[in-house]
Amino acid sequence: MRLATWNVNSIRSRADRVAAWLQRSDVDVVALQETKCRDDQFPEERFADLGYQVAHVGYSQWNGVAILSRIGIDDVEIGFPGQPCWGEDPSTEARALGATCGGVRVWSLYVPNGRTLADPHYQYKLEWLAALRTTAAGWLTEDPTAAVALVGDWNIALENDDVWDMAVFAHSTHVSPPERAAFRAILEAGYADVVRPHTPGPGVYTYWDYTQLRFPRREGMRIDFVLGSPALAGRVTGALIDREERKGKGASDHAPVIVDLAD
DNA sequence: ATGGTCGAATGTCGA
Repeated sequence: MRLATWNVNSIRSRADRVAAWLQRSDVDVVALQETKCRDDQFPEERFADLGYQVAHVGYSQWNGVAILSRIGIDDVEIGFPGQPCWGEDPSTEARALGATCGGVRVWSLYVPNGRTLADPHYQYKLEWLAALRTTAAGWLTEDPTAAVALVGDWNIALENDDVWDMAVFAHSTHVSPPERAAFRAILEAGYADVVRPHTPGPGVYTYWDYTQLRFPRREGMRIDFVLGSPALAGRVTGALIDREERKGKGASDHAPVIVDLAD
């Protein structure tokens, strides 16, 4: 089974590119983030034509997460239990979608950005990660043998090697100790970064800002992760970051991250 | 060569 995650930065503007990528990548399941559309706007047929079933949640032009699968898509769940919302209305932000595909419980996650260290969105981000940790730890308590994949745009660079220049991020989100601690708490709950062993750094990233020639200058961040439960991590035979997909006109600012699992 | 932001919805904001 080949599983991937990709922040596509608008599925409507990227549908052709995603479809072409699916056709040449031999991916069974892909989790998408930042689809930037409502459910009724999602170009589902484009992917159905290629044999993929689609689950999506999007409430507005912001956020939006999806899972595309050609090996079945069951028990679709919008949001994880205990997921904090921004404001009072839970349907303001679409940031988490779960589905079982080929026996793997896949969660497509778009962790809040945080904006700045002083912004209320930063506290929201930390609360969101803490809630995810509690819930995801519970899944493993219930069933230590569960194959769970927590994948997506985490908006955190865990190690200093995960950004091209730490000095640039001295007072920024994504690298602050509380964010990194919140991420590590999820690792400590039993979920492992299954990609890093196959894509060692330094200089290996998943995201490059559109501005300031960041991509050709190789100035990026590794903020998209596939975390696997013990049962899932034990099945990983390889992983890659598809840097080619960041090239050219019409690319997302994130590259797809792909993991191969033994049956 | 990968290349001086991009996308969705406006009249700007979020990333």
